[in-house]
Amino acid sequence: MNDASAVPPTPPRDRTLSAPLIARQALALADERGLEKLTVRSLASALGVGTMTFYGYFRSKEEILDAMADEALGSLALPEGEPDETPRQAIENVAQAFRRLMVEHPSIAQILSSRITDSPQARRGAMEVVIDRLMRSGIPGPLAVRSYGFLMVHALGFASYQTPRPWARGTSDESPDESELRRQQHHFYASLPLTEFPRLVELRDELIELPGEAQFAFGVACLCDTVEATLAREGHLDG
Amino acid sequence: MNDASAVPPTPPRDRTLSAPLIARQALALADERGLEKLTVRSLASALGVGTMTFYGYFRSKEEILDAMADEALGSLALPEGEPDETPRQAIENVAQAFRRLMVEHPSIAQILSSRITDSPQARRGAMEVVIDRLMRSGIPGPLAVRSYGFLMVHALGFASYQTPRPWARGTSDESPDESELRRQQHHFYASLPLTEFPRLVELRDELIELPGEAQFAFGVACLCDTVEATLAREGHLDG
DNA sequence: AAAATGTACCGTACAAAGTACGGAGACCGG
DNA sequence: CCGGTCTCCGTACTTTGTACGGTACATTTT
Repeated sequence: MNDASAVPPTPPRDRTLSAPLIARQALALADERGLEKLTVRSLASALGVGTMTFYGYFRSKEEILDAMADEALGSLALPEGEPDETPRQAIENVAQAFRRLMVEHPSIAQILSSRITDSPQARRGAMEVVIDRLMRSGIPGPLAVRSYGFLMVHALGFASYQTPRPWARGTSDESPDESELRRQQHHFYASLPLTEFPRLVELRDELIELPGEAQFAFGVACLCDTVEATLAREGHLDG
Repeated sequence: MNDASAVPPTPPRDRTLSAPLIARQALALADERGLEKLTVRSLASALGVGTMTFYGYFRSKEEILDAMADEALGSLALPEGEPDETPRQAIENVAQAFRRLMVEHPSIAQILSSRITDSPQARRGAMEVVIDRLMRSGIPGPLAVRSYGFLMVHALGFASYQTPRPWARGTSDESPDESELRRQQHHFYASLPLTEFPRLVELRDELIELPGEAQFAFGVACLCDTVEATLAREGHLDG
């Protein structure tokens, strides 16, 4: 028999490659190891193909990043809700979906922030679904658009602000040594010069909680309050 | 006389360089031509020094980016306000300062989004000033921290979302061919398949305005509403 | 004043990453 | 059996960050 080293350089000829598949793998790689570790070569080796293979599907690495953003936006999953959803419920569901998106794909915040990203495809789809959901809950169109923009910006900004990116983390799906990090932060704020930063020292317990989920929820609640107040003020008493 | 080409490669020996100066120049370059055009070499030629000069001031390009973020945050300028500022006024002033920061330094949104950026220096200073300003207007500490987080996230997310980055623009300090861009967007939304994106087509006029300043103001107003409502509910009737 | 030492700067070179170019194998219709 | 096409990719060039060591001026020492 011929030896294994003579295996042809064209292993299965699977036609197993496709643009969405490449984008999905790239997204997984970036989410796992960090966007800066996503190189054309690392992606190639992860897929078991040659370096230049992608240029048959994309014109540049930038286009791969666009496809990744598209892929992620396309995976936006709104939780099912009853048909008689209140505006607050609709907003909170959308917000949760955005938040989950950013948590599951830590790299897309960076991708969206670093590019013009006019990937129209899935982005428009998500837009349509979200705005439709908000409007069905009773929010009028213009306000639904504002709310969409608010939630998108809030989720993106929140994810961008402190990207904790625990690459090389260990065990659970939740933050691993959260308490250790809190301890460090606590120590940091406590050691600030009291005369120079009196407020920061005074409020260190709150500041430590700043990057937590409660901060995200606070922003969402602000939107809910305003939307509800607007609806009440305009006297949409349907019922 | 000796010819000009014999000018030594050490022109003035000015001792004109310093870390903040490098950071400022880098920030200016990035804001002007785009962060991706900011290379060590381009920065060197802009400063008229050699490529490796920076490594006497910073350990890596990353550190230069950190210094740029620090520089920008340090330039945060809160408009002066009377001592009897209302919470709404304080919030709006802070929001305006953040917004101006992102407009004047389009690159820092990208910098903050792409890095862990634990630049403690100026960042903490801005934090202290902002939180102090909010508290002086009557907002209690914990709510002031929440508001700071909200505004930072909102400004950062808003700047990140659609970075119009008109590099290579021409004349005025305002957007040059704003109307042309609007026309394109209008055409885009109008040409969407009506059956697939009915909401987007229906709301195209509002969607075109999505990246405008009114969207930013909407988010700020949401925060103001919630803060005022909270203060009223807790009955802080000081007067 | 001349030599030694330190400081600030930078020329060269190498590694990593994006990608242009052209080629190589597999499959297909004749 | 023979080109044609499709898919994949090996090689090499360019750009970027940066390690290493050198060079020139200033200050100190003798």
